[in-house]
Amino acid sequence: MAMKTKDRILDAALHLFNMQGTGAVSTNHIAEAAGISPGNLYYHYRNKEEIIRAIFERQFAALDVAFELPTDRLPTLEDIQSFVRVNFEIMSAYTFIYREMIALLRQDAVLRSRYIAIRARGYEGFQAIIAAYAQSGLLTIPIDDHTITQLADICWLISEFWLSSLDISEQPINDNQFQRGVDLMMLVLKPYFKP
Amino acid sequence: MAMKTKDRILDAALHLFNMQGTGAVSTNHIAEAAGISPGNLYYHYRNKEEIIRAIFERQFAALDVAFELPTDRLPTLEDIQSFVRVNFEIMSAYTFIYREMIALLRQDAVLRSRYIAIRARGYEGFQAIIAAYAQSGLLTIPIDDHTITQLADICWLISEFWLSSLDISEQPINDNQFQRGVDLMMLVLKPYFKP
DNA sequence: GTCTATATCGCGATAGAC
DNA sequence: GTCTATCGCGATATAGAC
Repeated sequence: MAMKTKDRILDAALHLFNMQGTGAVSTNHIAEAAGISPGNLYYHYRNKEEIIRAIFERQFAALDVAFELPTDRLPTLEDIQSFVRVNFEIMSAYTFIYREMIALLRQDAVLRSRYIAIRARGYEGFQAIIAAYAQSGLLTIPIDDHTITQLADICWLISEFWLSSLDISEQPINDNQFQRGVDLMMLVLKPYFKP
Repeated sequence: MAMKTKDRILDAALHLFNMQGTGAVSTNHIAEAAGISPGNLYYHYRNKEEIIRAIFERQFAALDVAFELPTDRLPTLEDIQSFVRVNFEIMSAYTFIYREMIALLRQDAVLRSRYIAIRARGYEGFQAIIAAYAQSGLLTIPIDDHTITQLADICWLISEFWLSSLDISEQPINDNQFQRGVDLMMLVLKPYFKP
């Protein structure tokens, strides 16, 4: 069976948003790209804001899975690396989100609180991993709670904004660049962790 | 003598953009806030894009000064810190810029190339400072060129996106928060530099 | 569910008087 | 330099037929 219209609208919207930004794309454009009439689009979604929210929710669902940590053992540095890499992969499918995120969150309180919750899970992931290391004596330098928080802050900053930084300087977004971001994070952590 | 109309338009636009975002603010709104007619606004600026460019140029001029390094002596860690703090101060007067930057730069190639040039100066500032340390033997660990570049990458990431990160989590933007950003940067550099 | 037709609105931009 | 008046356009959203 063919894909539901409701989903095709989202696919079309995501594609257009990624290429032109949410501001330049109207509901008429989305309807046309989805191969339906403007009126039909409004049967499925109240307005553009709701379409944006639905796309965010798609990404949230993907991130929520990516932010899972192993529960049966202590996380390792490799876990951090794949954690970040998957995060980058998901983000790169939704480029319009990181390009306009702050502005979009400001305009939609529902979206903002949803994002802040998802974000907290990712941040706490970093904190948990670093804290786990600190407790297991795998450190070259002992670190206090404040330093753990700071290291998690930097890790989060890299995972949230590294792709933005590349985008601004017009660099392509690919596996190589993902690795560069991962390497930056490892450089920050390296002085504290045993190899 | 009272301020020129051309400047009052920019002041009004900056204020509205910071509060509501460029998308929600029309030229009519700007004219009203500036206390002039819509027609008069178009006498001074071709369109909204040109107003946005003019505001960017204001910020560029301020950043360009902030990115000056001492030429009569080697830069110090204190130089880095004030460098970043001033950067934060300037950015915080133009919040709409960092909120929408990536999207705005994508829509305006003129703006993008201007920004990339200014940005390069800031980045090279970090690189120069770190390299100066590396050459003067003030390091606890020797570092190669690649590491210098990576450290500069991280420093730049913090200085460019730390305020964005605060904004997303709805934290106030003030001196204390500026200092937190500076502290993060120092944490990254600390393992390599002698106290 | 999907279409066509349409109402309403506000934006960007210009013309022309002063 | 500044104003008023206005045109043309496209966007959002709804009504009603199929």
